[in-house]
Amino acid sequence: MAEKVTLFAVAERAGVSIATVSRVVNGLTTNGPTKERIRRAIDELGYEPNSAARALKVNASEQICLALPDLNNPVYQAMTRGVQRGFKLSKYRLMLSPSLLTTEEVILQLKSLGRNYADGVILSSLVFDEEIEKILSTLRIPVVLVGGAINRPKFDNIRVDSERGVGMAVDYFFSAGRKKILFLNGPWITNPAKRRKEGFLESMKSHQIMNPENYIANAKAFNPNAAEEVLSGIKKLNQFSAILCANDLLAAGAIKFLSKRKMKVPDDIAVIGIDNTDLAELLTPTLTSVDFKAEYRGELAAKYLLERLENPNLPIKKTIIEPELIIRESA
Amino acid sequence: MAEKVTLFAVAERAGVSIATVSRVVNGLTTNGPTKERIRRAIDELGYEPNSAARALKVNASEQICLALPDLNNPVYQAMTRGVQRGFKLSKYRLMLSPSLLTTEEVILQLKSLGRNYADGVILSSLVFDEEIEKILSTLRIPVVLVGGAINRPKFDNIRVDSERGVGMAVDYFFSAGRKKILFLNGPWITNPAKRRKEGFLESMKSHQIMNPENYIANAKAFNPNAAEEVLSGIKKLNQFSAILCANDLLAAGAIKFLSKRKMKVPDDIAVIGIDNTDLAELLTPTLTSVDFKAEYRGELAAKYLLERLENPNLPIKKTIIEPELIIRESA
DNA sequence: ATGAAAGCGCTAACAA
DNA sequence: TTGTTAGCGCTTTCAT
Repeated sequence: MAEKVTLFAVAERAGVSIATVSRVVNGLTTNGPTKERIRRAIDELGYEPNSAARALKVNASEQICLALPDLNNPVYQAMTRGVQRGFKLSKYRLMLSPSLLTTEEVILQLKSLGRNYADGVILSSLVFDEEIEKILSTLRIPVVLVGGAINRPKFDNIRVDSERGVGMAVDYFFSAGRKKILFLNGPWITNPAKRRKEGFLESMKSHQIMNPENYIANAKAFNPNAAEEVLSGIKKLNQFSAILCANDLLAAGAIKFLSKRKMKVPDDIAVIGIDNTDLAELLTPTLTSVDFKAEYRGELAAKYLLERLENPNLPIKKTIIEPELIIRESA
Repeated sequence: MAEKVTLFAVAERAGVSIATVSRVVNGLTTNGPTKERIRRAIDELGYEPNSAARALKVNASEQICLALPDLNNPVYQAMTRGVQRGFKLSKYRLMLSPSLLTTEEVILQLKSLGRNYADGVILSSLVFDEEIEKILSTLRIPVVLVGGAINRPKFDNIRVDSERGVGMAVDYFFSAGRKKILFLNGPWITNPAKRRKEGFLESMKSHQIMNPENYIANAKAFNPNAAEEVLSGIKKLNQFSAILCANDLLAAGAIKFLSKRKMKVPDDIAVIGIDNTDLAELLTPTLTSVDFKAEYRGELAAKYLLERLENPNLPIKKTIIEPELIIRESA
């Protein structure tokens, strides 16, 4: 292993003081010859500034924490890609939190941010409560919320019009004459599930459907197996002409289940997913899905965070992403 | 925003010196009453140690860098999950590199590690050359290679028996009487593509097939669209009874393409993928795929790195993952 | 068991 | 433009 090379080594080699080297490194000086000598010394020694020392001195880590529920769901993969892209040209490194599925995990993660290892955090959580909100407001770094449940957030945030997205899907089903719609929702404790349920109830009522709450099934998780499990527990599945799934993974499970039962999608029963992930194009039939633009949201979150880091006094930004129904074969 | 709370604040409140507080924080002292007082002060003030200061002092960041090609490929998502799990109970935080598709990107990333923001790195790269190898050996932190191309690596590494995996798929095709096999490979410059090509040629020859190199097509990328593009350029596709794809994404593209062409999988033409990603279960037909245990590799990489950080003098570990053919409907 | 103090590598204020 | 120096918050040696 090579010798550790610090500002001192470079300064010595170039015959200047460490301050001068520091200035060159940070682009604060314009002197020709000295600058050149220092540059050469840096190259020859392979000097790289010590992040920790800089972080300690300027109280900034040049790192961003991305806090997500889990990486199993392709929607968060897409979001992560967007975030990566958003920070690509910046000086910031990206930290990935562990899986944050429960309130406890979220809280633990947020508290750990007190260690100052990140200059900002992008939080997308399935769960939200007062305790999380309280911790968020004691954080000493900017937060960008992606899909938060907080009422009047004091943070930049990017939400999705869940109700509208669900409504679009329901409307589309109705426009195709499919009125017996099953809503295959995710775990009821999660925030997206609550929002999507609201959207479903509202939309069904607007179509004069009585007691739409009877047409909701909750999967235990946002994944294909959970979808299959729930569906297998529904006695009269063929009373339905359509299934709206709370995400693409559930939709994938639904399609698989229906195909096993020899029910044709979309002929016997139409299926719509939510999130429009990469998966949608690959399923058979290809999946009609409500696009909430996860990758774009990730990129936008990164942008908002960068802007706030640049200028902490900017007014709070709130963006609501308009959903788009991407029509493919399944409905 | 709350006041910044340092060791000093805690020490003052508890009426002790910062050294004592530091010892309590790091679990180095056993005194009853003092310890209690300090603990209370820490709780009351919500003290969290400053990562940068600690990192600077002990020359260790408690961070790990995960350097991957891209997050579009579900195999890296799985690997990332494994890595997350592997570090879950450790003190280390996880950093995610940006997309590292080209040699230049890999080199830039590795060089930046000179800034000491990570105590170790897990590198999975599609490309490898002498320059990368050289930089790796100048790094002052341990490296774990996942799927490296280096001949006699001086690093812990976890590889995959690509040749064997491809061979298993070819053997399986032959055992089902399918001898006209097309190998749909990825970009030829990438390391996995080279290895998989070798495996294909070797295996085909062992089955007395002449000039197997004529049955290889290279997609421009490891994704579904690239697969469709290549396949659409092949005139006499129906001379083949099987397609072996270099990964599941290519296989997904192939299945889609074949379905458009009204060729039945597996009746007209069988398809096998590689990586056995989450996708495999969701495609129609479900995809037979060679499992290289990406998630496990990620977890193992984390384990190796933790062990080496614990004890740098351990002998180098090299593991070759045995592939497993997961048979589903597509072949 | 506890405290005083040095110093990790860097930036920035001040002086020259 | 350049150098000197204090100090960011912490760990650890040495003394008590």
